[in-house]
Amino acid sequence: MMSRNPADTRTRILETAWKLLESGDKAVRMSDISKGAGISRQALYLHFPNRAELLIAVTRHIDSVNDVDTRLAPSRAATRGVERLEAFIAAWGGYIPQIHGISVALRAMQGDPEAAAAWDDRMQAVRHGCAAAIRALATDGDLREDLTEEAATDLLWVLLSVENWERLVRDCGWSQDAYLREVTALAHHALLAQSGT
Amino acid sequence: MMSRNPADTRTRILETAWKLLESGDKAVRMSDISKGAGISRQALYLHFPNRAELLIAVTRHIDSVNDVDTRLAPSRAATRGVERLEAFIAAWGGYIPQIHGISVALRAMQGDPEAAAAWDDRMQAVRHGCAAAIRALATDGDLREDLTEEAATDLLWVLLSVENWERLVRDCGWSQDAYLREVTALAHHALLAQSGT
DNA sequence: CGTCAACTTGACACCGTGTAAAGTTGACAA
DNA sequence: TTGTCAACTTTACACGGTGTCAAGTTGACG
Repeated sequence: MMSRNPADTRTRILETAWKLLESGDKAVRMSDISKGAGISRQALYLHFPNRAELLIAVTRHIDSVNDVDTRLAPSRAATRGVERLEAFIAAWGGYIPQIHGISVALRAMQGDPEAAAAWDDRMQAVRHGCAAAIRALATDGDLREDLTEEAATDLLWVLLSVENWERLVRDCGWSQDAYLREVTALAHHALLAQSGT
Repeated sequence: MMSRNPADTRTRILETAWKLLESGDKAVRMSDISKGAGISRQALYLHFPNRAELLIAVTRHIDSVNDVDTRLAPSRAATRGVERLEAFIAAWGGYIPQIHGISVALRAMQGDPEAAAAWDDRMQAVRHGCAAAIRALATDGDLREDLTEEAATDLLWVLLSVENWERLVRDCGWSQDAYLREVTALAHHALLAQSGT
């Protein structure tokens, strides 16, 4: 009745879905989202063809809200490789809490190839960030000699996975600060030729 | 007709379920397992109350087949902390491939509290192994000074997660050997006061 | 006034899990 | 030989969640 603007409704759906996913308590069915958005379940299908595409749209929406490029600017601007590494860890590690809910939901849909591909794309983007940081380290000569750039990229990528964040923050009870601190230190010790504090 | 022995059928179910899960291709429904075991879907429920308990029984079966205690003996026997760490990584890291299929299935059932608890128990057992290795390192004075035993245990535990193995071996295409080598090296650099080759 | 788009209600098909009930078959024992 | 019991079968169905279909309702705008 009030807001008959389709774009309005769409973003309302995305916001409520986001909120529900982030609250993380439960399974988040289509009916939960529709209820939260104040529309009928069927109306969801007027905006999104299926659950997978809705979830994917949520991730895109989250990205557009916390402008990702801005977050990554410090990393791209870094001159020394080590700075770049640290800035990248700070940027991505600080972004994880935002997308952790949707991450769980998307991974829980391994059944759906669309969802799998969407999440995969995302992770590949992170991998590119890792590769850039590692390459910067290597050109500075700061990369551990017994690591290929490829292997170092893989290790950093794995280290920075959402799953690891979940384990440390949720299961081990670490604060976000502790997570960033320790993961940065770990990356230093694991990847750099001689560690700096 | 042939084997009307209930214990027989039970292990046949567990073996086929294991095989199907390990082959990893698809979703592994109850009907898949029953088909594979050569019985009707309903007969499964004569042996296991539900899917969750069946999967849990599969993990127990896998454990009993590749005797876990034997695998861990070298770790427990180690005198120096570093040896213990390496032996533990080798033991658990070598065991992951066996349980990786069931791990995926069990984690995909976060809905079911039974399944969640079962997987959690398992992971806590691994954590205890990590804690023991870290404690041995600490008493040798080989643990990095800026790490509490708690934090070091958490880091090692996360490093050795099944998810990280999956990423490195499946997504990054590492061999099992490369995995063990690099993860061991990473643990050295990340946890030890001064790294040894 | 009429039309169009957003949305509603209600019904239904599909899938996978789990339950229920009645029938078959073979081993073993009195 | 007969009877019983346990393992297993077949058929059927309830439930929950997704997705589809069809027939309204309602409000904005020409």
